[in-house]
Amino acid sequence: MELDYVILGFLDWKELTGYELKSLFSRLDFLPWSGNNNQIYTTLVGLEKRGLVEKKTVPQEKLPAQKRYSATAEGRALLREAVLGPSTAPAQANEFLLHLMWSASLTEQELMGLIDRYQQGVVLELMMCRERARRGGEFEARTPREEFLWQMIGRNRTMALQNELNWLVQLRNGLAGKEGSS
Amino acid sequence: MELDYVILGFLDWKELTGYELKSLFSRLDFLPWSGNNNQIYTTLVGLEKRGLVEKKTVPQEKLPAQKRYSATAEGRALLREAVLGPSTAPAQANEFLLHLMWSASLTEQELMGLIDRYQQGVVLELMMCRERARRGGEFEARTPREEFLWQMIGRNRTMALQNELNWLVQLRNGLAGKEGSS
DNA sequence: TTAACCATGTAAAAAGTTACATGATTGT
DNA sequence: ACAATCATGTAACTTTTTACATGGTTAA
Repeated sequence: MELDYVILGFLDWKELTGYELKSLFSRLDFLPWSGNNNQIYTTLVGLEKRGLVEKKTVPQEKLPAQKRYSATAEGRALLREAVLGPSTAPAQANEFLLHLMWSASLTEQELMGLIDRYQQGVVLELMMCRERARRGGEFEARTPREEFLWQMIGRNRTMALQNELNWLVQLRNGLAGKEGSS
Repeated sequence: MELDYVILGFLDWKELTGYELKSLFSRLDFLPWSGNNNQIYTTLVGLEKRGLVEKKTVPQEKLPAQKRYSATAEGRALLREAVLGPSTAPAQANEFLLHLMWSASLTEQELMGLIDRYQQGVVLELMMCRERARRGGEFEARTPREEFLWQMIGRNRTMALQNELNWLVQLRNGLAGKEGSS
């Protein structure tokens, strides 16, 4: 139900093929989807059946024909409704917190190792985020407002990761205070 | 694969029934699972078959018999391995960002309404988080270190929500700067 | 009497992932 | 020769959710 709208949004933005959608998906980090073929191609067929997108088949000499999709007026109307409608609360799935939760049997060293590894991962991702932000839009926005919003969407992730690092500092400080040994 | 370990962790912490696990699940907000019966009861059966947990059936007069599960030594060993093992990167699923992404067709008022509603949701959840933290542990920790860690796990969510509010301020400021009208 | 809590479970459907299948082109 | 990019799709599987099924107790 939700993936439909994401794809619809992309197809309203730009005329795209399933293949292009797939690579766009992998670049958006606030999308929890893997962007697998099965979902993308079947969703496109479904959207077309419902009259929300239209297909233009572009034959190519040696490669299989491209099927370029774009949103119809009905599609755009439905997208608008969905965007105005309610969104579920932001959910985070943080496996590290689960590990931390059940880390009772770990030694101090093991616990520190766990935290170190997690922090390294967060730092790495933060760097990738910043790199992506620096390179800027492979996504060209249609209006200045949209451009700003898309920047802020990227910034949301960056700030979340930076916040996670701040939390890690507090975590370390607290642990060092508790059992300062070694 | 992952749910097994969460349940195993709970059953190492305390002897629990499926019903109790279900209500615990709903209280942990960094768990993306709904805590539905199907998963819980079938996982418990699976864990028992693998010898990772053991069952104690407690008959009751009028209610169906309780099946109280707890982790075995093998279960505890496996849990330890899992906790020490790698965890996937933290993922966030934020539907609001998707709405924002495709908000091109919205008027300024509509966009502001969207942001307002999201902010209200975040504020509400932040209050609930703080309330939960204030009431403290319905989860009694086994050691001082565990207690600190569990506090920090709660604090992770609180900080994330506070961070989201900070981001919203920047979002509003940016929008006000761009198209200051009305 | 209506709802919430206690307590177990199953069935069916939806959502999502991984791997397979084809096949040309371009760069290393 | 090998991998990556382009370009489509399908099959099998796993995961997760929703709804069903039963039935007693307690409080508004």
